[in-house]
Amino acid sequence: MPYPSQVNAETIVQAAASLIETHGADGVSLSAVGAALGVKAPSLYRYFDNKTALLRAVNQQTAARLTSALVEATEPEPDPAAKVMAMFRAYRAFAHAHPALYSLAYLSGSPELRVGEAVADQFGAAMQGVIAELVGAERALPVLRAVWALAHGFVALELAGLFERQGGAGLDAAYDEAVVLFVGGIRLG
Amino acid sequence: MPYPSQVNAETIVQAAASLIETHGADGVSLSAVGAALGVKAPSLYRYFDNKTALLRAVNQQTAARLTSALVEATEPEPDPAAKVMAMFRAYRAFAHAHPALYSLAYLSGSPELRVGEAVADQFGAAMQGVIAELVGAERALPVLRAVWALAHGFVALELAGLFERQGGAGLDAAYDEAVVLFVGGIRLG
DNA sequence: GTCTATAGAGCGATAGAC
DNA sequence: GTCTATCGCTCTATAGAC
Repeated sequence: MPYPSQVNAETIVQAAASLIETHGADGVSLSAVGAALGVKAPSLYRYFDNKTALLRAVNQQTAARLTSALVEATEPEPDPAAKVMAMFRAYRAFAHAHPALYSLAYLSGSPELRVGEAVADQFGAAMQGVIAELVGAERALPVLRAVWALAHGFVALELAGLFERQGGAGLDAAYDEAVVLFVGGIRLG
Repeated sequence: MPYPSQVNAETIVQAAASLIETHGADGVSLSAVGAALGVKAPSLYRYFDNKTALLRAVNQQTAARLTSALVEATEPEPDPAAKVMAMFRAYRAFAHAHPALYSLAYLSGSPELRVGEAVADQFGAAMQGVIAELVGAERALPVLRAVWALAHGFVALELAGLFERQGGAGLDAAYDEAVVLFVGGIRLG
């Protein structure tokens, strides 16, 4: 952390994100973020109006990262069913890789941290195309919601530790199995 | 709030639960809970070691309430498929009726608030029987997980407001549709 | 069994010097 | 652009009087 401290909005978001990943969302105070950058808390107010604005920016970044991870995962796959399967896997992989960031963006119901466009539109637009290839454009929206619900629900219960009591092992297989069950249902409908 | 204040563990849990329902989980301080009972914060320490213990008790109650709501909903239904459908609907109805309590118990990943037996075992045992009637005992566990994931995921995304951007209307129908898709998949498997 | 008083800590945010 | 200093607030938890 050298002297011309080179602090800007981007590095602050980055530092906050790292802190959230390592110490959880509750461990993020402005002074902690500042300390990670070699700077005191009040300095951050030059770049963000308040803490909420900073966390919103973090969520925006998380949503963008998740979306591009999904796009990257689905793109190389040849057929629609494989794309959907790849999307499911990439979704869970992202949540496992960044559980605290994922939770902050998608699990906290707090309205002030919500970033509508980034979280829902961006994500929805990218994925709806993939779904439409499988089930047709007119059924894409409800199926997208169902797909999202299944993936999010599985991951959220996992992260909350609620699957552990029934034997935590074999969750990878259980996830794939749930997806296969579901994709079977989709094709029927 | 009469004078022989009649405070005990049960009334404290009750007051905390009400407070959570009306003001959200963050609005629960010990002094607020005390105030709701006509008592000061330090008095509560006669009944709970600390705040965490109180919240754990609240979660335990929430889990018990959810479980019995599901049992009550499924019992009158005649065939297995109808039972599962009723279970799905009751699950969502409970989360809608008590969103903040539901979130605290099932959405917060906080390990210290976890009540393993009550949340997972109690719930799992009650529901696994219903599922087993539909798909057989040996497939009951993975299917239960998938069912739970779908219901929880849909409800969680709803509560987080993430479905609103795509048109919040019609979520009742969307949920039923997702369930039907899924139950179709279950029967195939 | 409930109270007052208080310790002790952490936080977000602002004012103003440099 | 970053600092020091500080305000003001909230909260958990304890000690000890009543």
